[in-house]
Amino acid sequence: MKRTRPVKRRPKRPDPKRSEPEVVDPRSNDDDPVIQGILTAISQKRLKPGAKLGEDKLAAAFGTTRIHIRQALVHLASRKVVMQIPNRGAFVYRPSWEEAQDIFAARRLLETAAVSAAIDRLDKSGKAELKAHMEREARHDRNDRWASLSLTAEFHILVAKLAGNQVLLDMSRELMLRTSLAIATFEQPGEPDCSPDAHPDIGALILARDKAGAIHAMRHHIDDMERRIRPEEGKGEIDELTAIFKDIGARARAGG
Amino acid sequence: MKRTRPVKRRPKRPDPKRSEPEVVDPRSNDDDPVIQGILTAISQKRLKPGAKLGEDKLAAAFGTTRIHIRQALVHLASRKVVMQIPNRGAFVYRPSWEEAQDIFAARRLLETAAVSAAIDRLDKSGKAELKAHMEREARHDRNDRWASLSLTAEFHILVAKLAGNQVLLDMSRELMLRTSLAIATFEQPGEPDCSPDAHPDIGALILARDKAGAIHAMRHHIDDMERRIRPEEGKGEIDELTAIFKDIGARARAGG
DNA sequence: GGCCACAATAATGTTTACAAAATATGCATC
DNA sequence: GATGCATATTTTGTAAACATTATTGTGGCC
Repeated sequence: MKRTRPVKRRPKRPDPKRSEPEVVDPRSNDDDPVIQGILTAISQKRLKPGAKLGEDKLAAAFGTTRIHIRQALVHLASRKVVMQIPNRGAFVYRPSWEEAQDIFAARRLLETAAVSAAIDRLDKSGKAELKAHMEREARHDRNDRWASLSLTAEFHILVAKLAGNQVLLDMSRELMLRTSLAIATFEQPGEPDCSPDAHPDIGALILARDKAGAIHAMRHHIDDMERRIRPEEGKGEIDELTAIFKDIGARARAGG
Repeated sequence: MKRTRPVKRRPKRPDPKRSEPEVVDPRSNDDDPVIQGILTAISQKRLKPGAKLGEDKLAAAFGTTRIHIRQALVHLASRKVVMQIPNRGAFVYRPSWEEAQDIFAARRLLETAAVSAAIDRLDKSGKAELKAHMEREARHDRNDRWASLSLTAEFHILVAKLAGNQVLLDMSRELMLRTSLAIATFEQPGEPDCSPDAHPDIGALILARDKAGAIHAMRHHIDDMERRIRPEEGKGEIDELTAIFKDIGARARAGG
């Protein structure tokens, strides 16, 4: 009876059609704009490993509440994209050197298997998708670093998709994110992430159904990516706060 | 002079007693007893797919608050162990038939690779660990279903550990959990999960460094597991509540 | 007698406020 | 002038109250 004003608050999530019973996406949290935003920012290297992810800042940036942010951070932490330290907050995950190597090894395993399965399952629509992507990648502006990063990631995702295993696709996606973090942590300055000529070669070999060749090319491509990082003392081991402090200190010195 | 005393607040997380063998200690990096408890309950099949995970019930069961429970559920949902439906709550995840097949395919890939790597890296301590586990598995009480399930899962985890890749180990752990859910969803009544004789064979082949044989045996073992499940109309598709109701109804009829 | 609508209840989701911890800042002291 | 301690501020963590939604039970209507 104490019904206050029936003020309708704006819904946090777009209202899905409730008429269909099982329209719920299995990965219910992955359509969350906060999670997607952070993942995109990381994959595009706008968020660097060790960067602080303050709850209030994120809430203001995404126009939502702290509770929502906290849920998103828990989700991302469980996927090892974010590291949560009690009473200190959340930071972009910074893999250790050993973990970086393990990530590349895992990608070698999953993606060579994906190439093989993709060739086995390749049909007309798959060929069309692959060709379309190769077109886009060939014609894209290589000076646009963000578009470049997105496109190169999309190639690997497309191959994993063509393999036809949703579980392995999700795992590959996770590994690609973590690869971004590994590269961002240990990359040599000024080096590109992917050799730009590798993807057309791999794509052509897949289209030609040259399984051994495509697997070899993919493995070589990942080896190339791994070769671009170096352990460089103290890069993955230092405390996150130390890294942040170092960065802030460097900027302060440069500024004055 | 209001000196802030270093008063230690009562810890929200009761210390988990490790009396039982922790089959599922995924690096679900949280030593959170709620997460560990739910994971253990699922791997031991005390929690069935589709079971409702009410926040108040869980909070009471674990002696903690709803906030804590909600965090744990978000974590588990991101691992696809729990399914969260907006405004309706959390349920133990129920994979579809296609997803179940993908899970087994992923395990084939990861675990055959693990066998290969384990043989390559096998050293004295690894051999000792493997032998010790095979001893335990040989002498365990096969009537104790929970211990049985724990031990058989531990064998696969041990092999993945011996492969020496922490990232792939974590993924394998996750896949094993999801295998439990897949089997629980689609299993034929009264069938055991693992053929009890497969593990000694695989272990012996690893100890003998027979790589081709061990890989073949592992693949065959996983094939066997997969063959034990059947699509059975409407088992993975029916609503969770329907499944619960069916189970309760069956027990009520049996009881009187 | 079956079906639909409405109200009661329980559960989830969200807001608000507050407490605790960590970091930053300022002051006193050496 | 540098260092260490104390305070202030910011940030994270927690709790309780409240609103919303789904479920269930009841009653009226066809």
